[in-house]
Amino acid sequence: MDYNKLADLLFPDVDKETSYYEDLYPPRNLPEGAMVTRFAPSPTGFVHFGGLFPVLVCERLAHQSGGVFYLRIEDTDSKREVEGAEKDIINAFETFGIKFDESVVHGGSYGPYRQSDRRDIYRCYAKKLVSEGKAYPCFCTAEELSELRERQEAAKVVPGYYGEYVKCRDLTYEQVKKNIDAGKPFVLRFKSFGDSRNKIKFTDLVKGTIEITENDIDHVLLKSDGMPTYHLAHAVDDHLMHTTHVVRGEEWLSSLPYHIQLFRAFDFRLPKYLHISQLMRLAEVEEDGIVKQVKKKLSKRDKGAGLTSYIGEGYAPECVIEYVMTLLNSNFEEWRKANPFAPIEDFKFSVKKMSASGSLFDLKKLEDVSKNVLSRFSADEIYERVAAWSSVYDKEFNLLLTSDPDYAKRILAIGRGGNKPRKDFALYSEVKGYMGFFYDSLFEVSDSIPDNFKKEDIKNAIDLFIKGYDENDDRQTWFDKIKDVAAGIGYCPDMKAYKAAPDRYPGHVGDVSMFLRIAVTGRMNSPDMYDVMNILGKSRVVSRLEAFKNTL
RNA sequence: GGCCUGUUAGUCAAGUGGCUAAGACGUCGCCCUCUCACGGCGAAGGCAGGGGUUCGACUCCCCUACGGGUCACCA
Repeated sequence: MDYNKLADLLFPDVDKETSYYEDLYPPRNLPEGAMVTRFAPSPTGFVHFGGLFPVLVCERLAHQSGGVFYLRIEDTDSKREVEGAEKDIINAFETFGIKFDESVVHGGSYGPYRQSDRRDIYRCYAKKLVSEGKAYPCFCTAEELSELRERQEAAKVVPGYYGEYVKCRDLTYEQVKKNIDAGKPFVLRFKSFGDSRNKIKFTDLVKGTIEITENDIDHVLLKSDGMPTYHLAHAVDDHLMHTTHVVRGEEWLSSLPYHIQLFRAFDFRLPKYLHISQLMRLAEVEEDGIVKQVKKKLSKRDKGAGLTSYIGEGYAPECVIEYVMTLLNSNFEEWRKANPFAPIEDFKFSVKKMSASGSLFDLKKLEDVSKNVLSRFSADEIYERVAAWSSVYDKEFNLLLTSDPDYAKRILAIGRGGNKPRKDFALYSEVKGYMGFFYDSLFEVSDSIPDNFKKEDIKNAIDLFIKGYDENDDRQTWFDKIKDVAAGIGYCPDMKAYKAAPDRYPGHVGDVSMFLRIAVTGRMNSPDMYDVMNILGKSRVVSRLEAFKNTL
């Protein structure tokens, strides 16, 4: 069989040699050890939270080694395409501060970065395989294939196009030509040279050394529409784009034997692989009337799992990234503890520290991490972020914030900047609830004083406090005066003394503080009252106290 | 079902033959304290089960159970 003749018959449209592309995409000029990674999604849906995993790994690996991180859109299957998904992907990751060096929009010397634009390239390489006798056309119809499958299932053998079951592998040139002339559609199949009885050892950078079975199936390289399957595209693209490290989900592990063969057939250098496990979520499943909690794969279909929806809910990108880092590298938290203010880029990301098993998305942990991240920001930084967030997601609050930035910053500065900063909120959406009472339009008395306190005591306390209140007092003087108020209404001014003999007093200085706090902030809990009062200013403090007194 | 792979507390996890099995989140308690938020101290809670190998197994091997992945002209 003259394979060159067959190749010409099958690919009359291909007019280039693979050497043309090899010259067009020479090895990248990068420093020693630089990694080239890629994120290669199919634009079939919106990016979900789990997508951050591989992306962050790729990004860190590439950028901390002085390499390149690019985005390649895998849209070889037009049937599944979703309008607008491509832009959403880029936007979503930009929101999280993840930048691609090369992509459809960023450009780059190794494009096109959309697989549907690389059709000619794949066909050229496919033709090469044919001309070397490593691939062949298959005219089997869908019906024939499903019949084959049924037969194999009935016989309890591994289903697939392999070994004795192949029909089109040894078609003669004349038979092929006859089919082509008759206009029969065909797929191009890989002529596998493997044997499923052979095991090969393979070292995955995440999974470690694993034993896999050699591929003996003649997989499809080109679909009948002339477009490549994932496998061919993977080999050709990652070769020509000079990817050094392929980071992908572990669902690809099972097709790895095939990929290894393919790379060998092309005489391509095999990249390093990192197969990472899926992020799981806890889901409630009802089974026989019993509700159980089970681990589920985080999927695109999950409501609210979309990356951008986290932003809407108020999660800060910095926090989400920080959380994902703690999951990706087990020593990240330790590093963060030692370097609280260092940029995340300073952390030495290590493939070795990645977990081989899947982890569960833990919202509580995310919140804890978030609180820590947000607590490290300065008042100015927090203000800028909350203002930006609320300008989109809470316009009413945004108006209040931005009408007096200095005022807002003074509020946000409470308890911030020291060794033990306050950690009041994990989400931007919680800020309004935290500081709302500083704004008259949001202020309302939502908590009430327990019934066991006499109204007269409360009124007297308020009167006494107003009488002595001087906004120029320092913290100690201010509190001493509250103690005086307590004493003035017969309450115990000293907490320790009260605890020693609680029966001797109707209340204590803490109770007096509570009266004032509820009157001024509307709540039982608030940040430091001295700071609160200073920021509110004497006239508003007094008027709130008076107003509260009148409701008693 | 075949093949691959995983299983350390509720969750995330250190750990590679010699430990009383780190740490973090969560939970509970105490302390600090004008409340809260911090912070500090402490408690409960774990090597899926069974066999080997070994002087000794969380660590190595086998079996079982339970997860996950995959078996397309989808990626």
